[in-house]
Amino acid sequence: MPPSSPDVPGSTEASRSASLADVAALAGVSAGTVSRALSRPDMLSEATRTRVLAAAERLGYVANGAARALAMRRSFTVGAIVPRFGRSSFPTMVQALEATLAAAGYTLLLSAPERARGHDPALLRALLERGVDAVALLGADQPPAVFAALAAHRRPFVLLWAEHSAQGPCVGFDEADAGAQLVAHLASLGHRRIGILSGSTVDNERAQRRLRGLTAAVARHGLQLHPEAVVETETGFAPGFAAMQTLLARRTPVTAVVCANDYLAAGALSALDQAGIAVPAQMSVASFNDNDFAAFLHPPLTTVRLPIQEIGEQAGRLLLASLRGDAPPANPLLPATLVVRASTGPAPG
Amino acid sequence: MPPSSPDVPGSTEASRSASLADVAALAGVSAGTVSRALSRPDMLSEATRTRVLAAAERLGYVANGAARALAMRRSFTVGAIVPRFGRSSFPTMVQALEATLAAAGYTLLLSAPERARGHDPALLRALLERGVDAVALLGADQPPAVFAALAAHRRPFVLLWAEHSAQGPCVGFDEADAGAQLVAHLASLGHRRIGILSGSTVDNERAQRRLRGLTAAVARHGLQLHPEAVVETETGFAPGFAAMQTLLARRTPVTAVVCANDYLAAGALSALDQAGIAVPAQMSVASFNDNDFAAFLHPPLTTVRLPIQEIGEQAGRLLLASLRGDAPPANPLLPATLVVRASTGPAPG
DNA sequence: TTGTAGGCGTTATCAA
DNA sequence: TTGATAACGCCTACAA
Repeated sequence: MPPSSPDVPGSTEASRSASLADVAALAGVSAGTVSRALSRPDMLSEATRTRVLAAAERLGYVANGAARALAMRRSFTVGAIVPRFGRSSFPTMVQALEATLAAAGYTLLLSAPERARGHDPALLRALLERGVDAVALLGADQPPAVFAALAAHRRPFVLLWAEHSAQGPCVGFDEADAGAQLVAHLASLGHRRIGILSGSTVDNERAQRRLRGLTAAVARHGLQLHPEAVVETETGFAPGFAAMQTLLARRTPVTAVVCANDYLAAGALSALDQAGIAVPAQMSVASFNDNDFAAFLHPPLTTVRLPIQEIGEQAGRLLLASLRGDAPPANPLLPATLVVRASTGPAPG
Repeated sequence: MPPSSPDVPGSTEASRSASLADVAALAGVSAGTVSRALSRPDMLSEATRTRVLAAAERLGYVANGAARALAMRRSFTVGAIVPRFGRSSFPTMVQALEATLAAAGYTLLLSAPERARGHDPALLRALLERGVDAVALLGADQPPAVFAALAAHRRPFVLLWAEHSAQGPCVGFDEADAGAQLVAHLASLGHRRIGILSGSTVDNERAQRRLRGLTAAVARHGLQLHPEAVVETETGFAPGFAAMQTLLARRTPVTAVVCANDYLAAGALSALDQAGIAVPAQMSVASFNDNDFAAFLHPPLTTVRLPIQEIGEQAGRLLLASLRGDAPPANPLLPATLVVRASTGPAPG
């Protein structure tokens, strides 16, 4: 990519990088021809094509995307708004998204606001100003203004990790089914009294859905779910630790606990360990598995594994389809897989 | 941001989004004036300014970044090349970087190649074509072509998580000191025979540095480090698990193990647990702490905490300084903090 | 304080 | 197959 000799012999001034015109001059053709040589090589004669390409190579020519975007009215750039980046499974998703897009010549413009700025309309505006051709949004709980702006600017978009949305296409997990698998497993082992450690549902549509799916399954199986047995908390190890302590302190009798994600599970298991409660002998623990590290927590636990990467890939494909003008396919709903690592019924008594 | 009514009454055609000229027409001024109203409001009279701003608001005007970039020769965009995204502390760093840049009006263009594409020159080229004003590179082990291209295009850049580089400014941790703190701690407890679980050093300059710092400290303290007691492996829970099993299988006598990161530590602790080896009673474990979850692993372990976020922030500030034209400050070297959670000497015998 | 006009580097249309 | 030439939408002297 860099010219073998950064400066062209003859042009002493090492000023700005080479433009189409420079290449054209060196190759002895017009700028238009150079443009074609680069984008539609088959339109040129063999001779000129090689001559132009050589000149471009020699000058270390790199196209000016701004000029191209201005002329073509598209930037080959996709924006993504992804809150709560660190300490979550989002990065895995984003990498998959980026890889899928990159393979098609698109680059990702990332907006990774911390929680407070999560719904700031300025985020999307910044992306729009950069001329993104499409946008990936995490979660379905976006303010209406976002969709309005997207529509006003005719930008295709996709919601990641969202099951349904009246607003547009989305790709998500079948979380209700995932929760049902977890609960069914516990029920089959004979557990009747369940506890739940949920992620904070305020302003978090995914956590809400996860909790709803769980409670619905509990009801279907006729299990007991005491209101006191549901603890809602921030996601993280420490919060999970504290939440489990809270649950224990309430002394609500439960024989199994379902954690809404593996961060909470990790913390909860630590708390149980510290309290001297054996898992799964005295207490069963099951968990959603977003980050795939739950498998290595100390006591074996049962999880439903969500295919995080695939969300990113599917979202990428969907976006590319929209950009190509294809009709968007039906919203994919990715299945979760139950992984059983400990099978124990409730402790007697 | 979206216009209250997406379409302007009168202009039935809901074609492309509004341009400067459209706003100018609606406000009854020239395009130049609109441009000024948006970028240098203090140059206008109170009256026209409000009139123009109202018109812009009414049309839901969003600047065309491509045109702006073309005219200004800068895009207010920074590229980042960040390999191995998932399952690492990079996302935390990137979020901090993004936040710092966003506060100054810059947006991040992300390139998150999987390992194979990690050093593909096309990555940087794609960024350059998008017109990034500067570039953030993860790690110092970049191919020379990268620096050549950066220089040829006069793009400021910064190396993240790199201590020194002849190529340019970088911000990193004092890893040697971090390793020294760990080893000194173990030595002070009376450990003499140490084992090391290292991340793979092939093609990974950070892992290399970490291992070097460790072995140097071991030598300084006169401890024993049998070649067989150093196991090098991929980073991750499962690899850590396997690596510890390997170490145990070799039967090299060690009383303490240092893990090069907390993924490895987590896996190693699981392996020790499964092997029925008590930590720290029978075996002490110490670890670098990149991801801040080691604290919640089952047995308490001693760690050195590396300020990951700060790397991102510092890098952002450095980049902004370069973009401003300021002389870059000296390469910051962030200190690590020892966190002692278990203090036990070697098991007798 | 405001308008005018040239230029930024590509792409695309239309002739040649 | 190639060369002019006109957009693309914005910024910024320079002039008024």
